[in-house]
Amino acid sequence: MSDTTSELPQYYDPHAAFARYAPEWEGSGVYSPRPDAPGLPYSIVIPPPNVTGDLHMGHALNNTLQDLLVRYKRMDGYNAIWIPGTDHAGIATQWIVEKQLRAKGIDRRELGREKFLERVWEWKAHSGGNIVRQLKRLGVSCDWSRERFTMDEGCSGAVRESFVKMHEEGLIYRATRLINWDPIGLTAISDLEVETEENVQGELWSFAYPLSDGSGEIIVATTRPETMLGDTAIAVHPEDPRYVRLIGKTVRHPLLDREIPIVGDAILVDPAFGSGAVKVTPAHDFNDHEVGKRHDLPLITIFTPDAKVNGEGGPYAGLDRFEARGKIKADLTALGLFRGTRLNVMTLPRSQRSGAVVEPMVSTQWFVKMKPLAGPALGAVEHGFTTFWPKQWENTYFAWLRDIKDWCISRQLWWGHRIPAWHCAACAHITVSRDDVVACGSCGSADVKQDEDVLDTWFSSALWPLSTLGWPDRTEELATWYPTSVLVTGFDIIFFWVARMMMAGIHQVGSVPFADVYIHGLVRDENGDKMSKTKGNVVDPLLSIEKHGTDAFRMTLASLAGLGRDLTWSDKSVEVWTRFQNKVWQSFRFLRMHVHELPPAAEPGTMDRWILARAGVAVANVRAALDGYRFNDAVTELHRFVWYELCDWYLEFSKAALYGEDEAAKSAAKHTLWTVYSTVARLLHPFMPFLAEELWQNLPGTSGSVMVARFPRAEDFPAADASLDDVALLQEAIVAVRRVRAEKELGGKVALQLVSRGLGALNAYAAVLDDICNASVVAGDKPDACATVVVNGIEAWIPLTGVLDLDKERERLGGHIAKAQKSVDFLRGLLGNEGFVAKAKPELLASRRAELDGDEARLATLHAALAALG
RNA sequence: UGGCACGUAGCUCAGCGGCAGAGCAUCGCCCUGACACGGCGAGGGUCGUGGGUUCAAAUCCCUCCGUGCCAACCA
Repeated sequence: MSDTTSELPQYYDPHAAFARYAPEWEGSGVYSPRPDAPGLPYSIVIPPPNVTGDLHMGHALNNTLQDLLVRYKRMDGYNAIWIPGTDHAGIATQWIVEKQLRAKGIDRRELGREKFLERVWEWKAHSGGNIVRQLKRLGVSCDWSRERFTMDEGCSGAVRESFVKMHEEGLIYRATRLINWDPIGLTAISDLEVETEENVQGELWSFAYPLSDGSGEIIVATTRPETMLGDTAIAVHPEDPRYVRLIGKTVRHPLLDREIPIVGDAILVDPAFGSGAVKVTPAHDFNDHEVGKRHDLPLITIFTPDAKVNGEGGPYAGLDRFEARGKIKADLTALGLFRGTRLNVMTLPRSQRSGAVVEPMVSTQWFVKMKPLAGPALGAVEHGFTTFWPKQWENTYFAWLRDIKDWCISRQLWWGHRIPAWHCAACAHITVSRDDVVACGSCGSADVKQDEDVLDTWFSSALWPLSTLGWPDRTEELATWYPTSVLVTGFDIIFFWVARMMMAGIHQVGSVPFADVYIHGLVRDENGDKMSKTKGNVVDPLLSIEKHGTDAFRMTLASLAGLGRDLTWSDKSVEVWTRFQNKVWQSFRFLRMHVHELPPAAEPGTMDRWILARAGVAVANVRAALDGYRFNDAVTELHRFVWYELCDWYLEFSKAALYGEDEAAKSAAKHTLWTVYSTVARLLHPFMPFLAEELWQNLPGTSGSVMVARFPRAEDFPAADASLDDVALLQEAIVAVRRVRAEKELGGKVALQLVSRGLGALNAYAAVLDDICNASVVAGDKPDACATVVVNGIEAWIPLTGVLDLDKERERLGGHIAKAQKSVDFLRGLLGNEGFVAKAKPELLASRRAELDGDEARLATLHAALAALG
């Protein structure tokens, strides 16, 4: 009674807690376990953010969830590690530095490769740590001592090993093929880096090719008239009666004075579409390229790397492809060959990075043969070695792997892993080697030069789970933590990254890189729109953390992260968790008012056993949710337990003991409070680590950090037994009294009585009942003017002499009667249904019968109550 | 064109075979000694449409409508 203050600040300050604990934790070494540390291994490797990047909501979500899992498993006794790192992001980074130089009037080519790369490294050193600093504001528990970069020595070694090995195996080869070319970035790109712009308003432009023998013409249509400079055939359907007799003849190219054969091709040509004749440009169109191969047509490349017409274009040479289009249309029209035009909605392939309209070009590049790699990667998921959460993403994964095409991995860039191949000037032999080559592997000439190209960024990303753990060396880390436990990532890089890691892992070391793949959704704005800089609806996670603190911010993300759905972010949703944070804090202050030292164990009372049993259920539910990656369910469970069971009920129950005279009850309540808050702090730690630590540090008798305390287990708590039914009875009685109080608009000051013959069990809790709702239990018969309540099926009355409003009371009872009648009707119908009675499970049938009995009794009681009002 | 999701209270979502749930918002009453960042109580939905299976459907199957994503694409 003497202590009414708690010495704790009135409000929790998340920023102060962060400032205090984050550096302490990082310096503790807990994040950097040794491979031989005790516990089953648990490992996550971070999806490495680009060095060019700023932390956005996607990163915040992604890393919060990883941290949550690692903190949970670490507390749960696993040898848990989370390896961080960043990605060099080839094209993206080169692009940024080039732009910076251009702003200063410098072209990278003037600078030369060496000097340019120095600039990129400088830039990386200067701003590359930015993302890491930002990540730390999330409170992440990464092992920074093992931080990696995709172009560090280890990763570079892994890349070289992998490339050379796969080349030796014939899985990497060099070939001249039609590839996607980015005319602004001036590099080849992979199929995946081509994005299609939808619903572009285009024009389908028709013109005529005159037959060489002067006997007529063939009309073709195109959305790209300029490509006719590279036409080497006209294709028609071999069974099209209009054209059959023309197959084998030629047409005359009207602008370049060249004869072009007419071929029959059933695959390309749909006779029902347009004129039924198609111009064929094998060097600049993927479908046409296949036709070219089938009919052995020449390939005429008509563009320079920056997509201007080259020497093959005769008078059009030097024109940009779009300028050439206009001029060619004009010239064909002047020649009288124009045959009409119509609007055409189409899609336009664009380079993911530069936005340039992609130009298919014939080019010599390096490729990975994918079919042999895809099969095992497919099988691994089919057989459950790796599981996707949610499972439906496996379909996406399967579909892509089943229809996979070879991967063009060479890029005409400077920033990236240089291809380990040396070209001999003397004999043209290409030597691929793990070590730098000084003499040609074929003729021995010293006149060798390393391939100018670098590898696609994703080539090194594919090796990330291996390289971060030390591969190709056989490290202890690799032995302990590979395969990793889970990959947490977004659906947008299932092809780019997840599938390729699967293939690389299986191929290089014979096992999958992760047991689980958790795919989270996209963080959208409060209207459900995608966040984008151009739309200006981007929420800056750092600002949000500044405003609400790390704990509430993380809790919000977790609360939104379920299985298989995008997340709708709003500031309102953060407020729920700042309020929750406050609730936890205020209730903890209550504990501190009463608990000043570690309370000795004491025989728990009914209320104590009740909350301990409820805590056990909460622990089980939180664990089950986390184990199934249902972060939202875990959060809901914590909220439900802490707010509704602990604060709303137990804390109120405990007051009777804490403020009462019974010393045994008092110490039992103190011990229970201590136990429950010790549990809450530990349950909360993965979600709200700083708040949890603040609780832990201020909980008497604890030592060390909560992050290495044992995660609670359901077995730590007593199971509920029949004696706890009293608590439900008491709760029902309290709610009944409160309802009457609210409905009758009686203030809290008026003491009420609960009169009945059957609620004697409540006498044991008279103090609590009095404390919580200013009511007492009296054995007796129905008074004259009263409200009738039903507690646990037992009729009781609350005398209302002097305050009863008869009309209001009749109305209220009428409502309840209608509801009860509906329920009774339903159950009677159900139980009168022979099919149900015959086929329903016996337990269900019994419980339904019991329900009907209860409801019928309740209905009768209500009718009686109504009658009692006169 | 194909594939995959999704459509449940005003809003955001959970439930996925046994009388519709949560948070926020709304409406009352309360500054009661942890908390007004609070307490107590209440109202609110024929679960997108139409059919089918079942004793029983928000839940399983089919149709359609709407929304979103992914993949392919007719010159």
